[in-house]
Amino acid sequence: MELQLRIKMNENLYLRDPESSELGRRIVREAIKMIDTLGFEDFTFKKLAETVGTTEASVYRYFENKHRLLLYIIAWYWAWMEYLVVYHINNLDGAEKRIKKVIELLSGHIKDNIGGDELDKTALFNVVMWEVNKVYLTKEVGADNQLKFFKPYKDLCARIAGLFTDYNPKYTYSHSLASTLLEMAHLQHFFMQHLPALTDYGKGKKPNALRTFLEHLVFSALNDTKAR
Amino acid sequence: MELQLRIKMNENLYLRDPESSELGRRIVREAIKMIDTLGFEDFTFKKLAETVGTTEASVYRYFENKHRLLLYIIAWYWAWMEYLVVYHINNLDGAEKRIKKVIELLSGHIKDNIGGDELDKTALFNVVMWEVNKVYLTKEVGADNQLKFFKPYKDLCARIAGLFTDYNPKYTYSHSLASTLLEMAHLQHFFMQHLPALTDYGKGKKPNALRTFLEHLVFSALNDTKAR
DNA sequence: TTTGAAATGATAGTATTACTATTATTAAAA
DNA sequence: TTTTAATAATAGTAATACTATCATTTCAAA
Repeated sequence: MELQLRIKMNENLYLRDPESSELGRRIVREAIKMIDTLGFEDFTFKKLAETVGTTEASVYRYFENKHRLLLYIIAWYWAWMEYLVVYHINNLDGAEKRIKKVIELLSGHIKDNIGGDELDKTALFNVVMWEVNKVYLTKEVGADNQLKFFKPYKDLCARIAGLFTDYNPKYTYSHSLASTLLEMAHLQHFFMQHLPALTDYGKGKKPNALRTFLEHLVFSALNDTKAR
Repeated sequence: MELQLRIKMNENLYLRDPESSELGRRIVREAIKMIDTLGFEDFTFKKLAETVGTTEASVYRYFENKHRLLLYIIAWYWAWMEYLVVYHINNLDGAEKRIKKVIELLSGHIKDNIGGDELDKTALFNVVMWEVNKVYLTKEVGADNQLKFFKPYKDLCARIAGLFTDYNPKYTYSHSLASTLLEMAHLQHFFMQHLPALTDYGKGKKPNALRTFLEHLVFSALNDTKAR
C-alpha cells in the first residue's frame, strides 16, 4: 500500500499550484536542492529554470518571486512536521514521552519517508536550518502574516505548547517555550556545524548532545513551577 | 567628565576605518538608521550616499560591500554589549544577581548612554533584532569566521557562559544556554511585536513578561541538576 | 610657499538580478 | 476538431552591486 500524503497549501503562496503538474513539482524539488547548495541569496529563477530544463518565464508562472517560493517550501516543511508529530505521538501515552518524541523529530534528520521520497529531505532540512528566519525577518512580515503564510508554523507551535500545558498546566510560557524549542532545534544545529564555540557539543562529537540539551532545557522549565 | 568609549574593531571589516573621519562616522550612523527604516534588503549604498551627502564610490572606499557594513554594525553592538555587561556587573556580587542583570540588559532597550549619544541606540537595537541572523546565515560563514568577524559575539557568549558556570559548575550546557539566551532575547522580542501567536505575551501587554520568561528559562535550567 | 599624498567628488560603465511582456508552439480537454 | 491552457523562446527594463577613471580639495611636510 502506498499512501500519498498531500499537504493542502495556502493558495496565496503560488500563482499556479506546483502540485498540479510535473513541471511544478520539479520546480519545487529542484529549488530545494539548489537553495541547499547555493544558498538563498545566490539562488535565482534563471539558474533554477536552467537545471529544471525550462525557462525563467515558466517559473514565474508558478511563483510570483523567489521569496514566495521559499515561503512555500518552509510552510510545507512545517505542515509536514506537524503531520509527523501527530503521527508519531498518537500511540504514545503521557505528555513526557510525547514531548521527547517531538524533540527527537525536531533535532535530527528524519529517516521517515512519510511525505514521499521524491523530496530530498536532507536538503530540505538544511534549507530550513539556513533560511527559516529569512522568511519572516522582512519588512513584509505584517502583510505576509495577514495572508496566513506563517499559519503552519504557528499551528505546530500551538500544538507543542499544548503538550507543554498537558505536562504542566501551571506553566505560563508554553508558547514562548515552544517557539524557543522550534528555533533552537535548528539554530543550535547550525551553530554546532559552523560556529561550535557557541555550543558545548563540538563538531559532531556527541551525536545527540543537542537533543539532550533541548530536553533538559524544556523539562527543567516545565518542572520548575517556582514563581520568579 | 566626558568619557569616550572606543571599541577596537576587527580591521578586516572595513577598507578604511570609519572611525578615522567624520565622513566614516556619518556613514555608519546613517546606515544604522537607514537599515532600521528600510530593512537590510532594500538598503543600498546609493541611497546611503544620498542621505549622507556623499557618493556611492566614497562609501565603497570604507566598506567593501553592504554585508561587511552590517557585520561591522553587529560586531560593534556585541562588543558594546559586552562592555555594558562588564560595567554593570562589576559592582554586583553573586552570580544570580549578575545573570539577572545580563538578562535585563539584553531583553530591553538600554537607556544607558555609555558608548556615546551620537548613535541611535533604538535603531541599533532594531537592526540587531531584524538582521543579526543574516550576518552568519550565509555561505560565507566559514570564511567570515576565520576572519574572526564573529569574535565579539563569541566573547559575549563565553562571558555569559562563565556566569552560568559560576552559578552552577555542574551545568554542562553553559555555552548553548548562553547562545540560546542571546538569540531568544532578540527573537522573542520580534515575535512579541510581529508574530505574537508564537509567544505568551501579547503585543506589549506585559512590559517585562519577556524578561520573566527568559529568567525562568535560564534559572530553571541552571537549578535542575538532575541528569536526563 | 610649494609640493605631494591622501581623501573625496563627479561621472561613467558593467554584469547580474528580478522581474514584465510578447509571440510562437505544443499538448491536452471539450 | 476546435479551443484552451501550458509552455518555450526571446526580448526588454529598472535597479542593484559593484569597478574604474579622473578631477578636485585638503592638509601636512619640506
